[in-house]
Amino acid sequence: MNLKELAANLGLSQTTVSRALNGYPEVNEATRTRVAEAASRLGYRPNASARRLATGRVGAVGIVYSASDGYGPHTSEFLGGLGSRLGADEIDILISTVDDPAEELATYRRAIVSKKVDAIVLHAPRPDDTRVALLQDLGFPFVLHGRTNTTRSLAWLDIDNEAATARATEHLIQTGHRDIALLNGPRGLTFTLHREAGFRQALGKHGLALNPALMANGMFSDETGFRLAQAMLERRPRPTAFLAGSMMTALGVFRAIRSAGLTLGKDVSMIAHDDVFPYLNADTMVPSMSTTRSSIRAAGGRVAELLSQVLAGKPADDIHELWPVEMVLRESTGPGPH
Amino acid sequence: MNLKELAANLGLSQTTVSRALNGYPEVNEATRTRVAEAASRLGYRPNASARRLATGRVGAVGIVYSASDGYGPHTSEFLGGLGSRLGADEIDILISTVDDPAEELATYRRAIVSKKVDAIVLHAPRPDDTRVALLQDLGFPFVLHGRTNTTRSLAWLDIDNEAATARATEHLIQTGHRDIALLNGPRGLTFTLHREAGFRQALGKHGLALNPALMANGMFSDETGFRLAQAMLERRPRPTAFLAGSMMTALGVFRAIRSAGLTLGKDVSMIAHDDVFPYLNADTMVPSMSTTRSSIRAAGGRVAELLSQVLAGKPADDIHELWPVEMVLRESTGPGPH
DNA sequence: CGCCCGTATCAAAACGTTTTGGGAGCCGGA
DNA sequence: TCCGGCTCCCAAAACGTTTTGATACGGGCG
Repeated sequence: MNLKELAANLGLSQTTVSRALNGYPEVNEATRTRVAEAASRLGYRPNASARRLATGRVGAVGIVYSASDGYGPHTSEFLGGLGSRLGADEIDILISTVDDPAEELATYRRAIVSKKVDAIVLHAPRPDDTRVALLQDLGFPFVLHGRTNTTRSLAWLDIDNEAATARATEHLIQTGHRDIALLNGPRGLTFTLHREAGFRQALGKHGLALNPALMANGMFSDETGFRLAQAMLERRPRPTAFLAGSMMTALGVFRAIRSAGLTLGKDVSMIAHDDVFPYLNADTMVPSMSTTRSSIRAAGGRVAELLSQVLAGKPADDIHELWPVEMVLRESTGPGPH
Repeated sequence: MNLKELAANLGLSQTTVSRALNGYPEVNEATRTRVAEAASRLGYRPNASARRLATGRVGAVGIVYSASDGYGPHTSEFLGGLGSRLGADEIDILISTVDDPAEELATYRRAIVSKKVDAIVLHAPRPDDTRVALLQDLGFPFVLHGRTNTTRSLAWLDIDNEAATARATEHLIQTGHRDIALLNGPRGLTFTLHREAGFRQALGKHGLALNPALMANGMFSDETGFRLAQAMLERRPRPTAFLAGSMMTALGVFRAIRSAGLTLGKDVSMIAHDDVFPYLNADTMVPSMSTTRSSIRAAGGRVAELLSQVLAGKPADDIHELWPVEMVLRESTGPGPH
């Protein structure tokens, strides 16, 4: 059932039928209802490809993941927030997966120049991100989840990793901790650097030296958390507090603490960053976990709204959102030795 | 840069250029390389919408998630496997999110009749799934991840939940456990029923009665696992072994066991189902976790291949894959009291 | 009565591909 | 010489929309 058939069926022209369905004013209200009725009765739905070809708009946003390290537990949460918000406007998400990192830029370029999407969501940026540069060069609309170091105009949403980490670190210092370990994310990513900066800042503010042995990088998994924390706990003096980069990391750290015969919240404290996974609740853990918390699902939803703004022509310079991160103190943090 | 411009630039017709680029035989090899060179030099890429309109093929598969309960930790893993395999053939994944469950069928119908995708991936089915019925009625190609009770032909891939659960249960029985608890998935889903069937089967085989108080349903989260296990551990006689539906559930059960002053692997045993998350490793836990294991990422990859087969016209009746599930015994299982 | 204007409709162009149906030009065989 | 077949290329149709430019029809107004 296509437009021509539907029009013939109604004894109207394609033009009129198309306008009636798309809410143009210059069509008689009686005709409009008659068309609408026939369309739903005959199950007519415009062919998406034809409409896209004619309008130039696609009704989809793109997001690229790398097969190796792209997909994680936060992925589904972010997509859930993004998709839920976009779905309300009948906009789809187009996911491309790239195996070879060298193919990444080409994948973006392809999606753009073959007009598969109206806009792109960029994530996990580096300070000097080549993807950002590419999209800016092409003048293609996009929203960045995270930040770069660029001064050129771009739309972004990020959480304040630096302040969050600084605040958590400072809390630990103020409650008597001196040997604080930071289990950070993968090296080179902006948010990793921001967290390190916040860590340094808080230490510096209180005149504490940074111990490089107590700073480590890795992906956010329980195993990494376990391995890194275990190694650190074997050092003397051993760390009395951990900042865990994610809840997964925190699980591993917790295990390492127990394995060392120590008690979390008493011998050793921990503050973890919590992306608010529905299946892993910091509040109901035993002991309950102190966290810096920011819902990544909410971020996804908001990014969807920012995409709409970008597509509506709002200048990218006006679209900067830095979300504060709340700190929730629970049982995993206790006084330190000082 | 479109085809017409490119053709004009080369002094050739659109036909020839199109054929040259798409590898048709009736074009001179010299011409073909000349065209290819010009195309890449000028950065020509065919407009996806136009090509789709002309060919009727889209180059994308669809998958629908419900905003409320659709996205979980397994989602990203499955998408990773699916996308990685599809990406190799330059096929994209189109994700739609539906907020209102009543809108779900309409969303599928819309994606199909407006020709947004070539095929669909269906997941988390119920025995009598209305989505399956819809797709079969419409004659639309799809692959089901999971199973229904239907005898009509459809392509599916599933893991053998029944056998896996039966085997795990039986192992526990054989090692002296009698009061075994099953923490199952959400009520009504096929895999939940399969696991329950496997559980019943193993108990029956050994002449054990099923204790309804030791069977519970819920989503796979640590909190659910904790809550359910805690309640069960307060009963007398208390369960001496748990079958946890997922690694998240297992984390909660583990916590409940510790909270009750008991030791996992000694006082209480546990076998968890492991979807093989890269960020949560059963082998490196303390104690290491006995599991029934099946990579959901691998399943995603295989589903992609099955989609290709369906689209290539292979009869759905020939596309049934039931994956065996391996059981890996580790430290979380020990002898029971009998 | 003639003119203009708003309403409601239409035929045809445009979007950028692929595919259909030919059609030159050339070579070899009859 | 003629013809069939092969190689290489082309003009135009087709895909199903939206959008452009026009047009018929009344009615109000001078």
